[in-house]
Amino acid sequence: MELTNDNFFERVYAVARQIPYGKVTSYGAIAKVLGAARSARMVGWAMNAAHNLEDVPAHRVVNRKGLLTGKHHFDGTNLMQQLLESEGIVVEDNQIINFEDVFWDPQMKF
DNA sequence: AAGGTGACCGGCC
DNA sequence: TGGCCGGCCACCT
Repeated sequence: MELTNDNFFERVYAVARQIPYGKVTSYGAIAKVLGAARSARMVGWAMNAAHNLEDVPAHRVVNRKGLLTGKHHFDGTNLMQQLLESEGIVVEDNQIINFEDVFWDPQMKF
């Protein structure tokens, strides 16, 4: 019974689940939608916990540079990249190619 | 209770 | 884009 699940975390999960297939977004974008653009780090932290949940496609979340900064936290070393490429996203050297092209702004959802 | 940490971001060069 | 620095806030020990 994880009472540690505050609303903040659920918020992040909710947005992360809204990420369409073959699209990605940044931590800052999610944080901004949550109304805490300065707490972008918290989004990453939430993702750390989300990594336990299968409902949250953490692999679709990267930093604003399009770098797979969190790939290090996945099981395999390039599991994250594999997943992204599996969705049609081109990744090279831990960096997403055509980042803006596959970027999905969660705010437009609202 | 206090301090350290972090899957970041924005500004500057 | 890349490197450096400061800010920011919840979580963990």
